[in-house]
Amino acid sequence: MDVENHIKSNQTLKLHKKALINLLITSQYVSDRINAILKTFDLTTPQFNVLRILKGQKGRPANLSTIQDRMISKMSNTTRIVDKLIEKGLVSRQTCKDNRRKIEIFITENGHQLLDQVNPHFEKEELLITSQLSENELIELNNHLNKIRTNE
Amino acid sequence: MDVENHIKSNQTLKLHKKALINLLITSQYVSDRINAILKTFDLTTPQFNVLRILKGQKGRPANLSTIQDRMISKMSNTTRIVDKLIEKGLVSRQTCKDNRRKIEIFITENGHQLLDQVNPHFEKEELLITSQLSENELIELNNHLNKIRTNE
DNA sequence: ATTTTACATTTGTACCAACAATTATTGTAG
DNA sequence: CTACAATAATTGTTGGTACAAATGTAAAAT
Repeated sequence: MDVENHIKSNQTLKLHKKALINLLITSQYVSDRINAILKTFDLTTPQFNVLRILKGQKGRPANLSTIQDRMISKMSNTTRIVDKLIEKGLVSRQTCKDNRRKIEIFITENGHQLLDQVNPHFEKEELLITSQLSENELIELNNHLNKIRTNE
Repeated sequence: MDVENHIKSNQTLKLHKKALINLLITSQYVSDRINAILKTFDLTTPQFNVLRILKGQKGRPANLSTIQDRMISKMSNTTRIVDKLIEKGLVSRQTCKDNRRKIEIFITENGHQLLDQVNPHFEKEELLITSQLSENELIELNNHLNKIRTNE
């Protein structure tokens, strides 16, 4: 479906406007599909991302600023997302011994188990979403997106 | 800046994963820039979009479901966005005479004036954001994004 | 040693988004 | 005409986001 159709515009959009709207619509579409998968495991996208970051730490603890650095959308409030994960027993938190300003966050065994359950479904969905694009098209897409962000 | 760098991943991502993350990051980047412009006029993106849709009605009233149909990200709650715009005196609302289930929403003169102020800045920003892409690249980008969304 | 500055996180407030439930109105089948 | 379904909008609730202010700790400056 074309962009004009999607927002039911009756006028023809300029190419660069179409591309920008298309970017936002498609990103929303991808997010929705990912969210739908995660929702069946009672996880939100930020919660899932925090879990994956902690898993990537391979046992080493992470403090909040590390997590924030690695999040896709830099967010102002990681504390409350971690709070939610602690409520669910998926991560644990303790203050760092060396520097008591810092807190150390670990993924729990339950957290690992949940990730192991979610990941096959998640990866399958990623493959499905991109299945219409060839390798070359994926490279082009990456390049074009990079150009938008390198924009001084 | 490349995607791995952005999320500070130490492993190399598969191409299709990189493209998906890139899509989300870049969409966030574009949204942030647009929001920054609108914020100087005390508008959020959904509020701005509702105003533009009403302007596109050229005098005819719009009811809520019409607005929802034309929004970029289909959202569950247009009522409260319209409430905000009414508070600011940018739109007005009255129940439809023919069908009292429906409400009719109009843009006010103040709303028009605000849009006329915002639009030059908004369009300039759109051009800046896409300035690194050639016409051909914009076409490719549109095509690739369309392929992601046509995915059955 | 004390004051100041910077750092890491938390909390408060206000707003937006997603989803379900509710209200009010209209259309329709018996 | 009444009961029931369908439509249109609103409200309630919960989770997330943005921004500012506050807290507690560590490091630097005097």
